[in-house]
Amino acid sequence: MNPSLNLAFIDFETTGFSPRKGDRIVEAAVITTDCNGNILSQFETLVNPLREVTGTEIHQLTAEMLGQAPGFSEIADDLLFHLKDKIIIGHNLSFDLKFLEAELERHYKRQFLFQGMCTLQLSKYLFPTLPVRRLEALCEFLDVELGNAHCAFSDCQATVSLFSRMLSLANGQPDFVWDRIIAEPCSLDFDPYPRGIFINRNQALEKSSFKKSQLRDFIKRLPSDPTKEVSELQYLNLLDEVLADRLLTDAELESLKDMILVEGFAQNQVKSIHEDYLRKLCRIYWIDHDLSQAEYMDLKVVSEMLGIEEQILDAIILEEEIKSKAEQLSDPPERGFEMLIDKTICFTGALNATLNGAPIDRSFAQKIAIEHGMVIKSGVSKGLDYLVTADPNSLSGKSLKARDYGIKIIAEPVFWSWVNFKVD
DNA sequence: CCACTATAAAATGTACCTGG
DNA sequence: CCAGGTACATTTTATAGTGG
Repeated sequence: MNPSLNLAFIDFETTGFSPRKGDRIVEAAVITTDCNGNILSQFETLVNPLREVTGTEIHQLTAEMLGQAPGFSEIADDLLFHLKDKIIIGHNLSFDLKFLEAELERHYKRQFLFQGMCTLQLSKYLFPTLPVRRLEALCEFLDVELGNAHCAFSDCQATVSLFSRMLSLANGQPDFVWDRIIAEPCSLDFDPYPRGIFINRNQALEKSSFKKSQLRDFIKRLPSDPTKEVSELQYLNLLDEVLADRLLTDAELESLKDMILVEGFAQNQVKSIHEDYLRKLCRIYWIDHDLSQAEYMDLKVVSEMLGIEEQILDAIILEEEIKSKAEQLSDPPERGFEMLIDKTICFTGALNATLNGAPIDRSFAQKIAIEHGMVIKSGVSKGLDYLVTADPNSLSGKSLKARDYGIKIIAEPVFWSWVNFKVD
C-alpha cells in the first residue's frame, strides 16, 4: 500500500436498513489513522434522525437521547472533513456508504459516490472458510477487543484493530492480490467546514438526567417556612395539563416555577401538592383493586418528573392499595367521559400497551375512542384536539407537527385512564 | 423489515447409449 | 427413428449471512 495514504474508518448506527425507505443515521463515528495505524483523529456523535426512532433494540438509542442531538445537516461538514483524501474503511462498507451518500445527497442536494475498503470483504479473501464473519465474530476470531457492540465508536475502534491485524496477515501472504480490495481515497471538490457540534451517548444521558432533576433542585431551594395558606387547586390543574404528555419541556418547567413563586409556596407545600397529585393518580389506578404493570410504570414516570423519591412512591402505592381494598364492597365510582365526546383524536407510533399479554394494535385503541364518542383523525391538522403518543419523546412527523401547532399531546397511559380501560 | 453476495439445491438442457 | 435411461453441464431458484 502507498505509505503516504491515510485511512478513515467509519461506522453508523441507523433506524433501519433502507435509506430509500426513509431510514436515517442516528449515530456516527469516524477514526482516522496514518498507514501505520497511528490515530490522527476521532469523531463521534449522536444524530437526530428527525423521524420516529426504530432499531432501539439494536443500538439502544431512544428518542429522548436523540432529540437533543444535532441533525445530520449540522454534522455533515465535520464528517466530510475527516473523510477527505482518506481511504474509507468499514465493515460491510456498502451499508454505511449507502447511508452516507443518501444523507449527504439530502443535505447538499447533489450526488455523492464513494468507494472504500470493506473489512468483511477482506476477511473473505484471508479466511475463505470462516463460516461467520460479522464484526463480533471476526473480533473474537482475531482476538480483537470489542467494547460495546452496536455503539458506533466501539464498532469503529474494533474495525481499526481488525484491519491492522488483517493487513499484517495479508502482507505475510506473498500471493495476496491487493488489486481486489484497494480503493481510491475520498476526493471532494470543496473544503468542508467543521462546526464541532457533537453529543455522545453519555452526554445525552447526563443531559436527560439533569433535566429530570431540575424541578427537584428548584424545590430544594424554596424557603422552608410557609408564608401563607395556599390554594392548591390552580396548581394541580396546571400539573395535570403540563404532565398529560408525560414530558416536561423547559417552557412547562418555567410555568410551574412561575406559579410556585407567584403563589409563594414553601418547600414542603410544593412537595405535598406533588405527592397529592401522585396519590390521586394512584387512587384512580387502584379503583379496580389492581395495579397493572403499565399503570405502575406510569406512576414511576410521573413521580420521577415531579422529583418524588422512590420510597415515597412505594409508600403512596401501598397506602392507596390498602384504601382500595377497604372499599371493596362499594362499587368503583363511575368516571364520566362527557368531556371526550366529539373531540378529535389521532394516534402516532406503535402502542406499548398489551392486553392479556398480546400487544394492542392501533385500530383497537381507535375503536375504544369511538365508543367514548371521540372522532378519529388519521393525520395531524390544525383543528385536532388530542394526539396520543406511545413515546412522549417521539420524533415522528405527527408529533413534530402537533408540537408546532400547539396541539395537546397525551401520553398513552393517560389515554387509557381517560377511557377507563385496563391494560396489562 | 432492504440490497447484495455466496453457496446450495432444484430444475432444465444436452449428449450419448440401448434394443428393436 | 424412437422411448427411456444415464451422466454431466447449465440455468434458475432458494437459502443464509452481512450491515441498523
